[in-house]
Amino acid sequence: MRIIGTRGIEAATVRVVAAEAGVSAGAVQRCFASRAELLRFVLQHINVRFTARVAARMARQPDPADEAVGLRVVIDEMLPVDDERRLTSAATLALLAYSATEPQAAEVMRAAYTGAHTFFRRAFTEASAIGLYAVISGLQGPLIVGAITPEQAWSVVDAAIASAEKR
Amino acid sequence: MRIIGTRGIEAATVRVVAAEAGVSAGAVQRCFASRAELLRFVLQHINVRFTARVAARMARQPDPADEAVGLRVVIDEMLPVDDERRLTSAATLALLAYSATEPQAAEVMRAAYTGAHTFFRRAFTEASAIGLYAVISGLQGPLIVGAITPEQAWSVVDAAIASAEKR
DNA sequence: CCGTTTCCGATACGACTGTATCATAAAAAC
DNA sequence: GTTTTTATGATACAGTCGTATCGGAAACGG
Repeated sequence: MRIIGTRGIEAATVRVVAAEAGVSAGAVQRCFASRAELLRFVLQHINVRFTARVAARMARQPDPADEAVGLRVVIDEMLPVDDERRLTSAATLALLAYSATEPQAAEVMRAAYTGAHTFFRRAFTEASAIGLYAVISGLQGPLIVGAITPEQAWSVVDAAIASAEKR
Repeated sequence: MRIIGTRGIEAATVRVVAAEAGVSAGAVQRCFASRAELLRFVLQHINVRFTARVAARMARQPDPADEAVGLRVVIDEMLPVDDERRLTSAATLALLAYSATEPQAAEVMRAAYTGAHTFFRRAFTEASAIGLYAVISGLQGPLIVGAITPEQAWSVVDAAIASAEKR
């Protein structure tokens, strides 16, 4: 994930990953039968890592059941505003592009999308849930390349939340 | 663009591109000093091709000055609902991810974003323009991997347009 | 304590990468 | 018609790719 986020998916070779992990290439080969499997694992790992981060942050909130703050935690965790989140955003973008041409990875990605949609549907209608998630995803690109500022992104998000149809 | 959209950016090597173009690898080398330059050109080419397609379609409209239909033409051209647009969407996604780790490509991408934002700002406020474009961009991912249907995407877009702040 | 299984690092292999070089074919200039 | 560019295809090179193979270290079960 670190390699993909900082140097791109093309740099995520078996040898480079092994070196980053401080093991030999053979060890990586035993864990993953192929590079494609490794990349799929990274994709899945980013998802579980993301939900874990969200859950941890929500547990620290005064009222963990409050859906309004939960929503903001999820969004805040998705916007690439610091190095940590910028890295995972870049990696997610790379793996989404990868999924566009790799059916097996697309399957994992599709599951992640539907999972996110159902989460947002706890508080919003279907169209609003998909729309809200689309806004946040769609802000990652311009944020990463510096076309908009985090302040602009948050004002967009605020407007999107305000006009979303609650259920 | 065809190669990136169908087989991924990793398959876009000098030799493969040359073969697809029906020329030798040397010819590609003379046109582009490096592979990075070639990829940047593709990124820029997708942008000019996109605006040309939009302009052509708007010229065919009964009232080319109507901003409402213009908006829908732009959006329709961005959503990957057929093979042609799915290809450019996949290529755009790949090049966006590429831009996340390549500063020179990020510059091109940033210019494309600000161009799109100023276009949308002809009819909407800044926050709504950025938000609307984010929604459309953010729908490309779930559409490509099949997490949502084109009908769902359009209903989301309709809601986003309806709640966008016109200027 | 030894046999067995699991794991790891190293090496090997063929294929492919980006890029440099160079002879020749086509075109342009004069 | 000849000379000077320009464009092109072919080849060469060093490096990296993914993957397969294999000897020995570590962990484990008895």
